[in-house]
Amino acid sequence: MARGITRTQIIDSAAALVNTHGFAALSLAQIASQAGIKVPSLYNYVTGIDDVRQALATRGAQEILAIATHAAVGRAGGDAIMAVALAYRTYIVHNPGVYTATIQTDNSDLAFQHANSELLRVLTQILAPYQLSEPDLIHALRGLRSLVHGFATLEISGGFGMPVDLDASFVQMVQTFIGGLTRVA
Amino acid sequence: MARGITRTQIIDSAAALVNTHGFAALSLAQIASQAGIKVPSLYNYVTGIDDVRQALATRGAQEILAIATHAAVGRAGGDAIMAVALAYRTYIVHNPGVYTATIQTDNSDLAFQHANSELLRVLTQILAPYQLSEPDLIHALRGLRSLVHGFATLEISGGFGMPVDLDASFVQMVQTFIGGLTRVA
DNA sequence: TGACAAAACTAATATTATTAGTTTATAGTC
DNA sequence: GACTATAAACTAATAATATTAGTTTTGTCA
Repeated sequence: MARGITRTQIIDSAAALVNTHGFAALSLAQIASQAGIKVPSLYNYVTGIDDVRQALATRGAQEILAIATHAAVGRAGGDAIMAVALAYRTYIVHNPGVYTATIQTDNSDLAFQHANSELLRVLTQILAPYQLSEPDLIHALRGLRSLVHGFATLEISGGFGMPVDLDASFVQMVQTFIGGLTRVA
Repeated sequence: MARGITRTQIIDSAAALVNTHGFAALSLAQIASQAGIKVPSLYNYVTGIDDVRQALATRGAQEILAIATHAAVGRAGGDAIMAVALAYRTYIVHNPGVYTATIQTDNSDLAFQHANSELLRVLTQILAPYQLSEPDLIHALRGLRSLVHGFATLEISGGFGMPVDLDASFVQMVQTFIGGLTRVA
């Protein structure tokens, strides 16, 4: 019997599994195997596979918040936007399974919602220098998220043909967005 | 026994099911029930549930191609881009399940790939007036797809808070993109 | 009418998640 | 150091999933 297991370790395992084998392939059998216990024993740590999925979503939201916040400190204006966008995309590319969890699960978890609203707060701060009107700010926030999210998800799902110059495409797209902001402001 | 069933009807049923109950909830039991037959009888029309998913993806790609093409005729430049983007988003919002199929299934089906490359051709034609260089054209194509895809997926997954002014946000985002194109050209 | 093929069926299997009930191991207490 | 209570493992069983094999029915065509 493998004692000393924690819920965190279970979610760690699940995160590694979804990042390597895909979110859809996640199963309790895989997780239990990695933890060295039988499937029903998992129910000592999670309430079911939906609980695992939700925990992955929350973790993803929190990690994205962390890297976005980190990328933003000490930068302003377009520099900050670009840095956050690049960090966001890097996270998604390196954690495709966990990121998929963040957009597939319905967001009823409190910690999940908190991380998301915090991220929105960070983005709002970054956009502050542009002195946008209230509606324009909302539009800009939505646009920025759509941009980064859309590019990254298309990228991890193989939506773009060859992977050449993806970095350049992403940078140019974000720069176009920043340019548009300046014009609106 | 319900005779006279066609594969097309099966996929029709599946499309309705995923659009109302979500892509993840699709099951052979539901499809068989709607068709008035038992589950194993479905294998006379499809090779398995993955076949159904793939067929849904192909149908989605073909329908998007059709509505995008239709929206583009008789328009040019920014007008055409906006019209196609709006049509694309409308399709996704009205067919969330089928659209999810188009981005979740791996694109090994020939008809699927053909529809996608045709769509790329249509978008390329729309961007022709801007006389972009080869790399800039690729960047613009990727940017446009990311934009529309990102916004629509965030929208159908409830990623945006309240659904107020979503139309205005979308239009502004696309206009910003069009403005950026003009600058690049 | 008879034969053949298409398309339904039943039955069975493997894999999934989940629940119930049981045993074992650990930690704290007298 | 033994005792007990609890935490955490286990086995066993159930329901739902997809899938396969084999059988029966139905419709069509010669």
